[in-house]
Amino acid sequence: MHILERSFYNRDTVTAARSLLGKILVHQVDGVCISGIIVETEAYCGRDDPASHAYGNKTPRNAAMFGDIGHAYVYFIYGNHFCFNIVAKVGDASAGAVLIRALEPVAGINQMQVNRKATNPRLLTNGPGRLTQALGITGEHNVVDLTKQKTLYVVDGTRVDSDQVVATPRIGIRRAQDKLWRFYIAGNQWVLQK
DNA sequence: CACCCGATTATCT
DNA sequence: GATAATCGGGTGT
Repeated sequence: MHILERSFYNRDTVTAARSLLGKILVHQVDGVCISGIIVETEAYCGRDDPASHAYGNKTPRNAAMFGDIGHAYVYFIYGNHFCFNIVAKVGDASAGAVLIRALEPVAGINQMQVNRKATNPRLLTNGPGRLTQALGITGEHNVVDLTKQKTLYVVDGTRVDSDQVVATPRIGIRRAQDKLWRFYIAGNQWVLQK
């Protein structure tokens, strides 16, 4: 298994969101490896996407979405939670990122339970705010390069056939409901059901 | 500087 | 299934 290189993220944001399913997100902290298979994602495009933070002007908060591909975009929401995104876009798009919404736990489940102060394995990583807490991802990781450093990165995982991928409207937003830019692996137990 | 509200979650009933 | 908690960014005055 090798770390996904930068060229992997050099594609249309929506395509990148589909392609990230089955990949493994890894965080090494204090010698402990915490990881999970990406099973649910959402694509947020730039100026053309009314639901995106990058709709409109570039601001200090959303700057990462306009930055280099293969970097993290982490933001704080609802006064409580961090959400983790990966910047991915083709050259001519000014902004775009993929929100990671759910993981299937692989390694470091013990540490996840400590980080989350929860024991039920089902509630560790099914949800964007839950998985960042489980992996110990915070605002400090905003704009971190996921292809260069060795503590937070993405590696190749299981192959996911396109007929296993389900597309739906994105969760928790009002605008652009007609865009089917939420993707998840069909039947996966860690996908948050509405 | 005040106001509004969100890419959510936990904790009730 | 309904709702409170919680707070920083964005916008307009």
